[in-house]
Amino acid sequence: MLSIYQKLTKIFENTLKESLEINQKNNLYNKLSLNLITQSSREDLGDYQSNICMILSKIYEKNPHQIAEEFISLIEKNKNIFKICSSLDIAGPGFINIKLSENILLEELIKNTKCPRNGISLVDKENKKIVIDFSSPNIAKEMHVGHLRSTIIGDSLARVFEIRGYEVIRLNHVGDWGTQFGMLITHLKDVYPEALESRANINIGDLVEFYKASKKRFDNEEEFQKKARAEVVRLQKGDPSSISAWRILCSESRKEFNSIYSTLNIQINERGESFYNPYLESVVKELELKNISVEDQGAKCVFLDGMSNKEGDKLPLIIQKKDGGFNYATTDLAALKYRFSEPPNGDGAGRIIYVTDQGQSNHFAGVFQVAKKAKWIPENCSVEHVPFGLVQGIDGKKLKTREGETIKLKDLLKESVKRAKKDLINRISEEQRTENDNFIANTSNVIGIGSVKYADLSQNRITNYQFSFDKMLAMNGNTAPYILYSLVRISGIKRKIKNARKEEINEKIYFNEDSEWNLIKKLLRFDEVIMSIEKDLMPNRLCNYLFELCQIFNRFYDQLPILKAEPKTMNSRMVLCTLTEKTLRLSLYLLGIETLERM
RNA sequence: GGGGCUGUAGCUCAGCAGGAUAGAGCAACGGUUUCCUAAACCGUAGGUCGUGGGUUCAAAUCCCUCCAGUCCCGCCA
Repeated sequence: MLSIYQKLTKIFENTLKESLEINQKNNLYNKLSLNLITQSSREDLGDYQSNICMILSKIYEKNPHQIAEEFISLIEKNKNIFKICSSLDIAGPGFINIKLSENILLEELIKNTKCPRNGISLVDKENKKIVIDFSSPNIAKEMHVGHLRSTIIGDSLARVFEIRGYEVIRLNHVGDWGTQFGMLITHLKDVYPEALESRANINIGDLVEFYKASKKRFDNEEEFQKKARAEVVRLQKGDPSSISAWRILCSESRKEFNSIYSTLNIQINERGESFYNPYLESVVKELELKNISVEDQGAKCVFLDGMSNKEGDKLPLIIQKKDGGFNYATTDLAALKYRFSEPPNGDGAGRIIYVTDQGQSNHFAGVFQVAKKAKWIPENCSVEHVPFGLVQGIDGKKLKTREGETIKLKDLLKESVKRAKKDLINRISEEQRTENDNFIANTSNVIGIGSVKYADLSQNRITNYQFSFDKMLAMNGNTAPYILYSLVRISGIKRKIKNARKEEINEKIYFNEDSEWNLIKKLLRFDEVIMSIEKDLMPNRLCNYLFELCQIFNRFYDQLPILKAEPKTMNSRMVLCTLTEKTLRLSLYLLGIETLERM
């Protein structure tokens, strides 16, 4: 419905211009023309509204109600308005309530049923490349709920951009480089010396245990620590045996990650920190040459504006440690520069998005500030940090197992599917249905995984959120099962209609009932929601929309017969079912959630 | 000490490019099934939007004060 909104806005803009001219206040146009029309806050009164007359009241020194009357008569000089609106009413102190005409709503409805993107317009920009940096687990460490949030939010944002026609580069900025590899490689060489020569596919088992073991040695054995430090240097110099050990560790981890990505149905390209290694030195050099960095206590730092430490001194961003090593700030700067640079030595991105937890806000603010100083962010390009809050247990504390250990993502997903399966089996026996194993496995998998994703995405990402299987798997409320169930209801109707009368679904549709019109209007809001996500990067708005759409659909379903309605009415209602189905499917696709025919 | 984020119904949260009566879900209470999956729908009850100020015709929303919680602040990421 954005196209209608734009037409409407145009008409109001012209009218405003005219009104300002009459009152000799032309100079205020730019300021006043922002947000001329908004969604109605009272849907019973109109579809859109304009509050401009209350603002003009002060300027014209006139009663807003009177201004509204004059404003409307100016609008009505443009006969196009009658094609769009059925009424323009003045209410309250001076609101203009805009009701759209049924014809234009029906036109839009038919347009959307034919549009594969459901009315979402394609982006019209020169640089369509967007880098999304998300997921980013660490080698030899287990993925946990923190990675889950990044992975799910990043994937959903990527899907939204893709459907808009952007070229999305999904980057997995894996922690595959750095000091921790010293101890890991040293430990590997000690425990599995044969791995390096035979190149046999060594199974080093639980990588987390492996990590813990090497960390323990690093903390306790002096000799080991020395060897580990030397190993880091060897690795960074490209020593073949170190590199080969490093490759083994990475590929073991990769197996783990990929199995989770496959469970979650996530597409992502691995481009770890190591990728930027060749660029680190030049980044540091350039910052030195541009006099942006200085040496302090042996380390090369950039002192940041607007941030200070406990002593009140400016906070540094360290780009080279006193031992000559580089750290994550250096890597992030190199990555940022590379991503904005033109190919072949860069991605040529127009927008870079980092999906990481809120704890890194300061770090990114620092990195962005330095990049700006170094002029690495080209004109008309933008870089954003998309932070998210912690995942907490029901007790409000960081999610942990009973033993106080971090919960493995793998286990968490398994648990969700297991619970979904238990619920399903209960229901099947209660309803005295018979279903085969295949159905049970697939259904519980879609519900289990979908519920975890939906619970996460439906939350405003900024806030911490309480992880609860009971809530996310509930049939009621803003949950995946509720949404999936609405879709199942439509599938049920479609199955029945095949067996029932075969009516032509033509375009001669008509609607008389409120619950039909409410559904139509909600359906047509879809593109507005998508555009708002593109701008503000808040996938929870799509969930919110989905939930409201399902509520409105379920009311419609409850109140009006479809299959038992007379043929013409049935056809019209089926059009609504079909578009609802399409909207639900597309929305769930954009959230990365699979759908079901029955459940 | 500096900075980020959060504080809305008993609980979990929406709403925060200012707008008309602050919304859901859960929990509580009451109702609806000859009908397309009742995993639904309808209704009742529940709120000085942390505090105090300011801007405005209009503030949960913007600005400032304070209070509470949480995260980050030199060579980990």
